[in-house]
Amino acid sequence: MSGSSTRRPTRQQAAVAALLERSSDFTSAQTLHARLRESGDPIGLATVYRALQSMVEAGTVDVLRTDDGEAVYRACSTHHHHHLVCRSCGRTVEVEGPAVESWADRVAGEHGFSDVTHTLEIFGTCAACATTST
Amino acid sequence: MSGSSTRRPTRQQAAVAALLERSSDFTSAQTLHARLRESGDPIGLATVYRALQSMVEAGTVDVLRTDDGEAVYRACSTHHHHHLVCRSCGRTVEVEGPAVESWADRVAGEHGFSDVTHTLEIFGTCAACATTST
DNA sequence: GGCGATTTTGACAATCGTTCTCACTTTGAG
DNA sequence: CTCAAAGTGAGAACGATTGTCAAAATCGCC
Repeated sequence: MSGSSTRRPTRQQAAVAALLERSSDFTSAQTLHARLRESGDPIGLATVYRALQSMVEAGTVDVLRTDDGEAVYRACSTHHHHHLVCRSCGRTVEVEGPAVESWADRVAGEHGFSDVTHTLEIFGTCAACATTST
Repeated sequence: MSGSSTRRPTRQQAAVAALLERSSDFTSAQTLHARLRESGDPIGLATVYRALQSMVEAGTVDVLRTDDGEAVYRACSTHHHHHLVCRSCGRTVEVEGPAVESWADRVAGEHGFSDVTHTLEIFGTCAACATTST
């Protein structure tokens, strides 16, 4: 029953997946929905949410919450990694840190925790935005 | 300099702060509000939110988002640190990782990012819960 | 201690993202 | 092609959070 996340392939789901592939940064469901409509691709908001949910469950899409609680999505390679996000323009860079992984596991282990996972996001102002502002 | 967030000390704000001090785990605004009322401490929900906001700005309280987008708060020491949270019982341990801090700064710098901050939460099952289950 | 100006509070409405409902459409198998 | 199951879409429902505005509390000052 666990593999029940298999959904019937449909045009709408493909559209969401495709747009997500093309988007380089984390994007909200609302924004994705708006863009799809602009592209002349009729689709319901609820469907966008459903498609995103199943993709997240399937592990093909990453989701994280902005500071104001909005969920943002991004197509990601399936291997474990983290994100470096520009808080001004939203540009995202995938980064890896083996040292961090092992550190987290070790610290958790020292406190008797098992089945350890972690979330790590780095925020900053990218070079372009730093130059622009003032 | 950043003293602009100075609010007039009131009984309500003190109550929120005190309850937060006594709470060992991350707690939602709604829960805090309910507990305060149970304690016979009349207070409005909006006031709880406002008190939490100013405490977060003042840096005396940490806030993070649960997976379903709800904001949860916890009184914390003001120095930078991270959390190790049991996904079963919610027990929280504060941890520090100087190596992670510098790693994050370095990686961000390499990509041209400035004014860097980061969030890191570690989740796992604590020893007590691991024993209990199964 | 009392006064006035200013801030905070509190009840409720408004907002916003997300989920639910349910009738209609599409898909996939035979 | 035909049927049953699953997906879709419009809008209602929901829950957390924020805004509004009159009433109440606080601070500085006399």
